[in-house]
Amino acid sequence: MLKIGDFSRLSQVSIKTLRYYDEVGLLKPTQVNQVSGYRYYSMVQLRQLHRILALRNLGFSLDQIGYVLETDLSTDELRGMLRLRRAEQQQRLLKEQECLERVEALLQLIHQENTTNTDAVIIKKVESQRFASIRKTISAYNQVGQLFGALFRAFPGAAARGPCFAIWHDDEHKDQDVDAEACVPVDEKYQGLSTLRCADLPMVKVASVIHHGAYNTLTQSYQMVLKWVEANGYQVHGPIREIYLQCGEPLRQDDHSYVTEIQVPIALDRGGRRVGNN
Amino acid sequence: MLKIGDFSRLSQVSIKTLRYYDEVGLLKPTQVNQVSGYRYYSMVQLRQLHRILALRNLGFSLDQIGYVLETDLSTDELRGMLRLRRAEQQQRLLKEQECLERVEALLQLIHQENTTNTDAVIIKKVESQRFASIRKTISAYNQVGQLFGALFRAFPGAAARGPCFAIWHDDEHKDQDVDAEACVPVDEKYQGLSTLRCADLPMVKVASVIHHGAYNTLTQSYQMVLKWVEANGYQVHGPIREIYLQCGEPLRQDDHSYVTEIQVPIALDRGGRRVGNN
DNA sequence: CGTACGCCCTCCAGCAACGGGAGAGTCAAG
DNA sequence: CTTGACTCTCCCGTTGCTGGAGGGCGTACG
Repeated sequence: MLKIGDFSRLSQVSIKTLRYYDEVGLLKPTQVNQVSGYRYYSMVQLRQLHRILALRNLGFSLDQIGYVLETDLSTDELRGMLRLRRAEQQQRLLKEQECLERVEALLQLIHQENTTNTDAVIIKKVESQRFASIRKTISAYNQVGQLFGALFRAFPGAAARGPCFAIWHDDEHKDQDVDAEACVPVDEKYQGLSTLRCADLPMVKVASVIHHGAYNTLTQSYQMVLKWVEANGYQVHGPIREIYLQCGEPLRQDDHSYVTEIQVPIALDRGGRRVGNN
Repeated sequence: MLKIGDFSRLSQVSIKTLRYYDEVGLLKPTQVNQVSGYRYYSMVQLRQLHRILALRNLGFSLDQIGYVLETDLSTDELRGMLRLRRAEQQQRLLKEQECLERVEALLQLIHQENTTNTDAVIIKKVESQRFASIRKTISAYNQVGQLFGALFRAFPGAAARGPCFAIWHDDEHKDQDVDAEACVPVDEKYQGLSTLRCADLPMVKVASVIHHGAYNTLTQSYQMVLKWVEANGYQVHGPIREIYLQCGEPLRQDDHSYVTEIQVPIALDRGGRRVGNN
């Protein structure tokens, strides 16, 4: 019979952990002195503890280990649990890997650009959403205000379900003949008017960045998020959206209090990934 | 000004999380109604929240994020933190990867052997330890008892610092002319006698398994642990140790109450890894 | 004018797997 | 008998939240 300290040294498991395993019923000492409460372990328990440690090394939770130990399961059941465990572990591995890649991408970006403001880009899913819109080719990006004017004359702004936004349909940056769409989200039962387009935005994964400042500085945020997308191994995958979270009436190009979100739909780039050591 | 629910929908961050960030001081609402306690957020806070989420995606803890946000750090400092983060994340990735490999190795082992008892092997570090011993070539493994007889005649067993053990120096299994060493751990200040060898065990990483049962079934455990070592991509790296955690006097080959630990020193195999899908 | 409903609040408990420490009791040797 | 090493229980803390109880606030409806 071994006292807990000896058992701890022999198994290289801390006393705290042994007591915890006792408490949760994973490994009860063969003998407990009822007066003093002292725990006494036998050598046979060392083998049980070894099984516990082995299963822990495979990433099972203590609950699962308890189940495995008390249920004398067949080879097939064990195989099933292991397959499940493998799938789960593959998921976790993937997440950790993605996290590492994001860190490395940012390091490389800083290395290249020597800029600090690249850390506010996040990836998120945007739900599908019905919207009413007017689409037209305009002379420049900042002329989209007139499209919104037309939109709100046709559609009572009060019925909007959220902040209005623009969609840029061109694949590349253009200084003129911009294929623009001015949009306002509406109830999903709304069916549209003759003068208005009505459609559903598809659900997409986007890289999103919040621009706080005047519209005439928006290009900086655009460049930043596009570089981020590239550095993180994504490809632009659909028209970019520009959401006017906060703006004023009348619209001004140099109002510093405006808040705008840029959403760049993305998909994983199938090509090579980043290289380099920085 | 947005109520917490609106801010939550806009940012896709749960209300609970927003309140938590308020509590820990990461993101305080711009305005709080002192009477009702209602929190009111501005659009500008959406940008701050985005930064928080971006840093969280990089794997930083909320404490670290708080530090980054309130300390307006330079590009160099940021780069330093990111490098640190990268190193840490690489470590985590490695651990998850090893865990996955262990699971896959076990699956493959079960696939090949259709046996269930392969889950009690663990890897551990064994501390260096001074020991006294007698080394001799004997006719068979089970003759090591006579070596221990000689050892304890020369050395008072009471001074042992732990369970005695054997070292098998042969590289392969042998049915005769076994190069065996009977050992007993001693105090580290002990210097040895003329008839006894005295040396220090090196600190090594071992694959360890506890055998509970008679000595004449030990071979099964040996085969099991050796297969495990191979399946997990390790190589045997030094003489195998056999530790007699529980044995009796007189020694018997068929006593089922004996407990013995087998320790196989290992190193990573540089060659290819497992393949196959099971 | 009451009330029902949808928000919002604070406070507390819980997760997983222990680690740290207080305060008190136990064991074996000298 | 005393000393010192060992052990016990109990409680709190960790991380980043989630869930729920119990109650206040605001507005729309009958």
